[in-house]
Formats: sequence, C-alpha cells, structure tokens
Amino acid sequence: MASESPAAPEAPTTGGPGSRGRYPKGVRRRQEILDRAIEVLAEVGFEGASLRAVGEAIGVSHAALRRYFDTREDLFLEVLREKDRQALAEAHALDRRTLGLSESLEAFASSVPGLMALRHSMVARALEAGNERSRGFFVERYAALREEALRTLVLAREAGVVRDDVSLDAAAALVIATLDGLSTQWLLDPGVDMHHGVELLERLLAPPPG
Amino acid sequence: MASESPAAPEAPTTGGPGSRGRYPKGVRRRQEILDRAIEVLAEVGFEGASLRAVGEAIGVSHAALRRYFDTREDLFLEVLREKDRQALAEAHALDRRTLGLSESLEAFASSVPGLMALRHSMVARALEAGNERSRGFFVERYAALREEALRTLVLAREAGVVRDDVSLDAAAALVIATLDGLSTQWLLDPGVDMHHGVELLERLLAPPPG
DNA sequence: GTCTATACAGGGATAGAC
DNA sequence: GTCTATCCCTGTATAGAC
Repeated sequence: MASESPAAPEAPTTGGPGSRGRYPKGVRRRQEILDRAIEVLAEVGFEGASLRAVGEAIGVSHAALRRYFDTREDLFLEVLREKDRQALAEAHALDRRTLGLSESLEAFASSVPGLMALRHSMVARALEAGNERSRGFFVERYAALREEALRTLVLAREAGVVRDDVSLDAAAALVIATLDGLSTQWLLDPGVDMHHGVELLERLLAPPPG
Repeated sequence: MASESPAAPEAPTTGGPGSRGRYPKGVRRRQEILDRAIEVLAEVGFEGASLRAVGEAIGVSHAALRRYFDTREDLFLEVLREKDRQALAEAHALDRRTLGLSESLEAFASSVPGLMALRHSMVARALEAGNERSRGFFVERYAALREEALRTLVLAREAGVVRDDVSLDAAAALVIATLDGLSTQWLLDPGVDMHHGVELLERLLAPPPG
C-alpha cells in the first residue's frame, strides 16, 4: 500500500531527527536484532559478549550492531530495558493485596543467569566515573523499583499486613535492597536460601499479633 | 647478617614451591607494589585500571606486575583482600554489645568510591562463568560476613535488642544483604538515605516494647 | 538506508633479552 | 627481577559496496 520511500517516511517513533533506525523499517530491524541479542546475552553474559561475538551469533557484522546502537554499553542497556518491560508486563498480572515479596523474588531471580550477571556488570559500570548513560539508567531504575515497592507497601498496609510505625519510604528502599543483596548472595552460593531471608523481612514488617 | 642468596632462602611464607614472590625479598617487594596499587585503584576504579596504567602510576612496567600477580584479576582480588584485612582490624576495636548496624555501615561505606566500584565489578565478574578465582573469593567473603554478622546478632540477642522469634542465621544474611543493597542504591543516588533503611531494620529486629 | 570491510588505538597475556 | 617486543582480541570509527 503506502510507499515507504525515504521521501515520505512514516512518522518517526521519536521526535529526534537525524538519528538512525527511527523509521519503520529500521525500527523493525532494530527490534529483531534486540530480541536476538537478548537471547545471546542471556547465554554468554557480559564478558563473553563482545560486539563481534554477538554479531556473529546473530548473523551480522559487529559494525552493523553499531548502526542501531551507538555503543556497546547502549546495546546492553537496551537489552536490560526490554527485559524490564517484559518483567513489568508480567508483574501487572499479580495480586497486590498481599505484600507478595516472594512473588517479587521470583520475578527478580527469574532472569537467566547470564542476564543477572549482565545487570550486575552494568550496575558496576554505572558506579564508575564517566559512564553517564548507565548511571542514568540505573538511577531511574532503582527509583522506579522503590516507587513500585512503595505502592505495594501502601496496599499491604491497608490490608493490615504492615506495621503502622514504619516509614513506608524507608521500607521500600529496604525491600529493594534486600531482594538485591540476597540475590547476590544466592547467585554466589546457591546454598543461601533467599526465601528464608525474604520471609523474615516480611514477618518483621508485619504488625505484632497482639 | 644472614645471606639472602637464593641458595639459602629464608623459609617461604607458604608451602607452595615454585610460586613467585615467596621469598622475603620478593614478599617485601610484592607488598610494596600491593600498597601502591591500593592507592591507585582507589582513585581510578576498575575500568581505569589497566595493568599498564597501574604500572605506570607505580613506576613499573605492566609485565612486572604480573611477576607478583598471576593475572589482573588476581591483583585486584589481592587489593580487596588486603582492604578487608585492614577493615577487619579496625572493626575489632568496636563495641559488640549493641547491634551496631550503623557502625558496620560506616565500615562498609568507608571504602573510597573507587574501591567500592572495584568490589562491585569484581562481584559481577564472579557471577560470570569461568572466573573461579573471583567466585571463590566472594563465596568465602560473604560466608565470613554472615558469620561475623551472626556473632554480632548472638551478642545482641543476649543484650536483649533482638527479638526471640527470629532465626539469627536468616537475620545475618538479611543484614548483610541490606548493607549491600542499600549501599548500591546510595552510591547511585546520594539522595537515598542509607541510615534510614539501616535504622528501620535495626528497629524491626528489636523486640516489641510490650 | 543497510551493511561489509578495514583501520586504529588500547587491552591482557606471553617470550625472551639483559 | 625487570624490561621490551610481540600476539591476538577488543571497542570505536570511517569508507564505500549495494
């Protein structure tokens, strides 16, 4: 039907002109590559994922990757962003009237090992000076996680499963930190039982039976 | 006095023969290099610390570094190990009859930003396949941290500041996870108040006033 | 517009000179 | 014990094929 000639491109998905991969065809291709990259990254993790290795696994040259992603870091961030989108979509189906930390735990740990290692590596990069993209991404991400946790905690308090004398803001940061920290320990040593820790926190947050 | 000729070396510090840097002279030199490396790493972090960059800052070639440390990863692990030793020595002076999470927090965050980023990067590496040295180091490290936390919790319970109905083992993992996770959030966004989170956990662990 | 081919600077690891 | 020279791999950049 409609011609896709460059003279009359369908509207770019974002306002920024001059960028690459903004027009429908390129957008589709970019998404294809991103999807494949997610699979590859899940397998090989951060270190094994040189642009050349990823490109070869996908069937393109490493230079082609950089047509769609400005930099290696960018590609990885997009992978994590996409994974977050998927996880969020799944989470939306969950019941929110209990604290549901254990469920959050599932979502947290559900990521394939490779992607968990990737995320950890990217957080580490974000902490180094001079990686502003990564830093911005994770600052926003953790802020969003805390907000999400806060919403859950508000509902949980209304349901009567959270003590009245705790700051929900502080509790939100604590919950995220717990999931984060316990998953690190568990990834290092599967003998560490994450559920014990999570259940403990859930119980500590609950109001005393009296 | 005593000759230091290779024919009659003073006893190696460890039993492993054939290793490098085992004899007094080499041990001293190795410690010198390690001390300097700690300073450099604290400044430049993980990414900025190529062997060539570290070597240049110290005044040796990158090849010389590898006389004392098998690999770059090895050098970094030794830096972290040495830092842990120092931190442990300082911690021994602390009062153990309160939970003292805030104090632990200080010790935790006291590391220079560069070293915190370094530690994070090395943990990330430990999670990837094929980095057995790093993995082993951090598996042991977290186990030691949990043990230390457990000892503190036992004393704290005797002092009456920890609820009777919580598993101290689970609490130990939880405490470490909290310090770990909160410090990540704080490093990313200094607007996050770690003390709030830590105090909350301390209060949640405390027995109800009734 | 999309991709390949190629060049470059810098990395860790290694061998051999002194 | 330390250095220089070298190897192969990396991310990044650019030129030009189609």
